[in-house]
Amino acid sequence: MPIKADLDAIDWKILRELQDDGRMTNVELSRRVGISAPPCLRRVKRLEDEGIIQRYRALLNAPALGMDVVAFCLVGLNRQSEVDLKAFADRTRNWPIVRSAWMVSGESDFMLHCLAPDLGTFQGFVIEELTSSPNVDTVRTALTIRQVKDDGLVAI
Amino acid sequence: MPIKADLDAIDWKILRELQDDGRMTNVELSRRVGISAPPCLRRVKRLEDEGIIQRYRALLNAPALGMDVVAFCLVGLNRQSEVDLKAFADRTRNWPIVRSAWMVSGESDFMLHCLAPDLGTFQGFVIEELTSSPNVDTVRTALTIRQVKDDGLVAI
DNA sequence: CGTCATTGCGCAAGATTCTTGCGCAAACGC
DNA sequence: GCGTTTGCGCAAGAATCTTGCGCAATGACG
Repeated sequence: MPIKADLDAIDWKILRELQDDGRMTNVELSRRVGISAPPCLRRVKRLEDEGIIQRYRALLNAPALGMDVVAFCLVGLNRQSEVDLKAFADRTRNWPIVRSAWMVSGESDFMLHCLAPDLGTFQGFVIEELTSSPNVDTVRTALTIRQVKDDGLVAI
Repeated sequence: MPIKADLDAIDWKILRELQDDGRMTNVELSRRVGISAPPCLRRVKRLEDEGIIQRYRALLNAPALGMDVVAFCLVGLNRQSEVDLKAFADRTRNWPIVRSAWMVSGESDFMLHCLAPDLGTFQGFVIEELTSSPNVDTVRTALTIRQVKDDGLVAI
């Protein structure tokens, strides 16, 4: 996994293009990166096989689907033993409102990216699920007003 | 944009599948959702045209590409007028280390999702760029240890 | 209850794309 | 200088995409 891949300029172009449009046909991709289709497809497959490209995902319009509240929760635990951390990490996976979660170091122990249909649902989640969860000490929330930047993960 | 779409069960299946694998062929998708390929493709195009599906993106393995530091920054400003907020939002777009950013309400004004090759680069960014940026009051950072959940945006 | 418009499916066929094997040229090591 | 390796492009068969069309189910309306 932590194999620092050696990629040439064409590989980077491919990664850039597929971050911008992951459903582009291989023919179009090959045109954009300046090689013919077969070697382009082989490069993409290599990038997938080596785990450089982890997956492809459709990004949805949450408000149009009735999800109006995007928020972040910073959660601090009372105890941070490996068992405690793992227990909370497992719990996040069973909360559908939590869409992504990271274990972090700093003032808090976990960062949760949350999505809820409305404010009441989100507040209910924070109060009845999150705050009242065992070993949870502090919960700080930040409701998003709007997203101001959304680039792919990796640039260059 | 805020048109609450009316989607049937097949549409939701399509959205689930394309969040899980955005590069799936239409034939495979149609098999999974239980209809033939042409109406399936028409549904996908409709979802794209209506903006329900915003885009497709390849998700990359950041560590394998030499990006070992993922962090969040909570930024508080001194003044929060619309002009000030917009000025900072514009600035985030010119920082390659900042991959995503949200304007938030709560104790801070912006949440930044950051990616850097190493800790030194990230610290340099925080000290020399972020903290020393005009109108920036407070910066709290949370270095991620590992991601413990990563689902698509919308469930159901 | 009958009729008509609407909606959305599946079939079919041509266009496009995918996928594989193969030959060839450039780069490299010995 | 020679052999190996690497990676490109060509070509052809397989798979997929894309479009038009016919048909059945649904619902509105007289």
